Amino acid sequence: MKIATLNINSINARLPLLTTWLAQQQPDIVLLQEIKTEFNNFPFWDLQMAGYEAKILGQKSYNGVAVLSRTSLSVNSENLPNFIDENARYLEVETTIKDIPYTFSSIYLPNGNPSKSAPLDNSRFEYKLKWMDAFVAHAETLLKSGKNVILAGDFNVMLTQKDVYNPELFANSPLYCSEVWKRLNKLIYLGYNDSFRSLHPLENGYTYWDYGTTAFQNDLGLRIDYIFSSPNMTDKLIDCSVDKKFRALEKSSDHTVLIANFKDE
DNA sequence: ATGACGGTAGCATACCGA
Repeated sequence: MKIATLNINSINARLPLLTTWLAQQQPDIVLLQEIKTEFNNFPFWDLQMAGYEAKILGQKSYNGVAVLSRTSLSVNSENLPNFIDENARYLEVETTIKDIPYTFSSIYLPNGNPSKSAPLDNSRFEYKLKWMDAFVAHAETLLKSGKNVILAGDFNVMLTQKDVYNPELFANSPLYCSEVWKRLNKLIYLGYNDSFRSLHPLENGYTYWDYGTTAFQNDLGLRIDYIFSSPNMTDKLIDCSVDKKFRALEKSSDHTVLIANFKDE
């Protein structure tokens, strides 16, 4: 079972890149973030032609998450349960692959930086922390259900210095500080496995490079996209890799694709 | 810290992003 996650930064701006990539890689499940469109403008038909059913939680201009699947999907939850959110950042679905049921969540965690017009306003950071609290609480509930769970997407957190090209530059950033480390580490202490890092302790594993002309060329990246699996799936993890070729394409997203393979039985 | 860079709404420029 091949699972991919990608912050696509507008699905309509990058639909040809996505469908070409789907045809080449043939993943079973794709979790998308920042689709930047609502239901009425989502390219359901093109994805159907590519062999994928889509469920989405859309939003005009900003945010928006989706799940693509070759097997039929049912929606478990739009937005985090027990958390009122004006932004479309969480979509949880279920599907069955080779007779095994799975729960997949596409996650677009808040960035937490203030807007340029109000640089001293910390309300977005507080929103990020509350979002993470609700997310980790729900992840614990999912764990107790005993389901096969994948939580993946753009977490907007670098967990360790290995995940940042220049840790000093990001010191105390809303993406790189004790408050977010504490919360994401709680997910790990619960038993969720960081697929990439568990298999690749030494590589940087960057999944994001700024659009500025030099960032990708000089590998000035961040590892902020993750695929976490519930502990009952950890032994089934075969491999996990970053597809840097997608980021190198003309008109690509500023994120690239993270892929994990799990045994089907 | 700042701005370049890219996307969207909507038509000039503001907002978002990590």
